[in-house]
Amino acid sequence: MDTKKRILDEALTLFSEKGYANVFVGDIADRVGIKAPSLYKHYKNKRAIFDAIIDEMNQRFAEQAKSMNINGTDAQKDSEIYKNMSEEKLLALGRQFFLYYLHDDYNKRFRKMLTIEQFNSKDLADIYSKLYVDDPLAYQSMLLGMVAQAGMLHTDNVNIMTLHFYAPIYFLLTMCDRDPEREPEALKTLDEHIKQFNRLYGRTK
Amino acid sequence: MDTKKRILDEALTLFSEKGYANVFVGDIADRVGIKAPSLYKHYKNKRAIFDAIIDEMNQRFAEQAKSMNINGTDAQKDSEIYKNMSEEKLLALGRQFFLYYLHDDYNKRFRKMLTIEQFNSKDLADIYSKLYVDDPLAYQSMLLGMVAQAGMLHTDNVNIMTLHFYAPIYFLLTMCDRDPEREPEALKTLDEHIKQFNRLYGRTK
DNA sequence: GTCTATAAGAAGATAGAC
DNA sequence: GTCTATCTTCTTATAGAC
Repeated sequence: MDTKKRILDEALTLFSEKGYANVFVGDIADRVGIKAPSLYKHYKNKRAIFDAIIDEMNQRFAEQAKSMNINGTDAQKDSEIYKNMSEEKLLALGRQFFLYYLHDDYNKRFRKMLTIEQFNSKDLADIYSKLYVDDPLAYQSMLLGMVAQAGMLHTDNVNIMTLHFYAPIYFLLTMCDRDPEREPEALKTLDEHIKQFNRLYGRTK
Repeated sequence: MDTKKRILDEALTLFSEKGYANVFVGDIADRVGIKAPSLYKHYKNKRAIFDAIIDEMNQRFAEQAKSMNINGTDAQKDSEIYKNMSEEKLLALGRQFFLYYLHDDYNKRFRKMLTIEQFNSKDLADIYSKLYVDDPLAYQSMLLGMVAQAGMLHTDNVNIMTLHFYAPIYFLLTMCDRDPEREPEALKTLDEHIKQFNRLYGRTK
């Protein structure tokens, strides 16, 4: 990886552990294996590093949204996938979603950084809300809505049903970010949550 | 209020908005209406101010836990209170809990400060988990458990039922901390959540 | 692009008068 | 207890050689 990229990578690691203000340019340089002044050949100043991390995330996200093309145009076809989704599949979906977001190094670090910085500007608050509130709810709402349309889940309020699915996952995710030792407990709770969710919304009928 | 207390109050406000590292001793002094050096007559250094805030919270919490004496000793008697709890009462309970934690000035500031600082030390992570994960779950589990024992809610897993009650509330709370403009939306969602919770766990049976 | 040397300024904290 | 003046240290950032 070239130096310019490595700077972003090491900066993200440090920002996610200590927060922007507690990380010094020299700390980042140390981890990259250069001296602080050299870093200024790659980025104008410290803030530019932070901004570049945010920009990179926006790019990654745009690409991901592109590839994740279960987007309504062929909802009819996609619904077939979820029509006969077993409880096992729903469990796997939840666990997969949870473990991916929890362990994926980039996601984890970015989420922790945003958690620390979310109150510093409206822009950062908006990014947090988009990534961890509105987008997951919209995406899962679409999926669960299709399952409901296929008659495998029963509700007159898909959005609340989705909240009931996602909020516990979010809750356990933030708990593990704070205290990784509680992951086994979280995984157990996650399984019980999804099974209970399944029963409550009447998949077996 | 005396100066020593006012310092803690203004410091908490600033820490909750910007985080510890972004607040300067001079900022705190400004808000108190003194000069920075005067502040050192009251506290040894900046960190001592932060520690005093944490200590004060621990005291407040100990008192609250004392007064909140629905603690199992007379659970039999307490269960009477919840035995005939109407949907209206459950709605009110959730809304009251939500609005108190959301708007109470001390709670709000302390929660936001901990949100920012939670990754800086195990101690702070533990306090966060206690205050916003384990204690609410334990308390609400006891309450909902009593309602269930009275036959007003039906489940074979009180802890997951409690998670289903609390996680959406936590989710909406952190959303409003980040973006207060979404409070009306959150309150609407909260009501729908509790009504749906009520239906799912079969209160009308 | 990386280095050493260094400037410039910020922020925490102390000294000592009142 | 509060102030002004000041010290010290830390941190960002620049200058200029290689």
